[in-house]
Amino acid sequence: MPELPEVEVTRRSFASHIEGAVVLEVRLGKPLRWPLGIEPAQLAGQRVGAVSRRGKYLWLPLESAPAAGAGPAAGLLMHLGMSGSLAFMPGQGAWPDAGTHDHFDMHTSAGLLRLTDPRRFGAVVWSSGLDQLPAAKLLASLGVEPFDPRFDGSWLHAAFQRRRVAVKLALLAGDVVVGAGNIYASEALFMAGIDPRTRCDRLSRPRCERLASAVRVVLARALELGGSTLRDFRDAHGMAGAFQSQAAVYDREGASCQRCGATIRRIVQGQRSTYFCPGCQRR
DNA sequence: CATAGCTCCTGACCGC
DNA sequence: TGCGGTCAGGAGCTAT
Repeated sequence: MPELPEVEVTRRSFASHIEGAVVLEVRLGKPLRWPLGIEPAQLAGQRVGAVSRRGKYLWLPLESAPAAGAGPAAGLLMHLGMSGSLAFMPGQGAWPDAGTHDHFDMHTSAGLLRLTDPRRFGAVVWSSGLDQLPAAKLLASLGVEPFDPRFDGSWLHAAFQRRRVAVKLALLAGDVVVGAGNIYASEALFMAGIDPRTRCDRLSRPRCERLASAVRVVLARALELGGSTLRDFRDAHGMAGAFQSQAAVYDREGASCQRCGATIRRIVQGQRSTYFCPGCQRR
């Protein structure tokens, strides 16, 4: 489900509500992708810091000493996988019992943070710091953030010199630039006029400029629209996103391109669907 | 090192 | 209504 816009929309929807809250109790459901790595009872009493995002990961700092402040904060690294979503229910109350797909409940003095994830590809992992294991290892191979000023056409062009894979797969891999998943990779390539099968090392500098710009524009627009709700994406307050209705190619196989009228195609790359317009996008 | 393929898991949908 | 096959927003791991 969640690509960078959905993760960031989620973060913004609950970060300010939970910051400063004290953890009361953590309850686990079925196992997620990896074990939590700490006894849930040990999290009680810790204070939640400022929630941040790196790629599609969220980081919830937890501070044990109320006024310590020294040293790198430990915390929870969370990932929503394919089907995960976070809900935040403010206040204290009798929350609905955890359902079959609710696998992580963190009760705090500000409310309940709940991870729902039917497919359980998501994860919540305790780490003694963002730069400590296991968080450091999980984040190690991530590319640059798309809104980082360092990310531009020359960055992309340089990184693509050594790659022969199709550009769509390189965007998905997230080790050059993070954030574009299956929807936004197709959308960005459409916007840039680039055939998704084009080898990275065949992309000219100007085309890399167009692509870098398209990645930023597509992700920014999705962010403004609250993400994409294909089936069930919701932010932490249950709000759906609206980007999906703006998709130019994603999930539009057989429809006509709104720009040139050609028929949108669907192909499979790396066992994932790619959508593109054969009229607008060139090798 | 770069790349290709497999894998985790459940639910929705489609054709018969 | 049931059954089997296919597909789904991610990405780490392993083998080559």
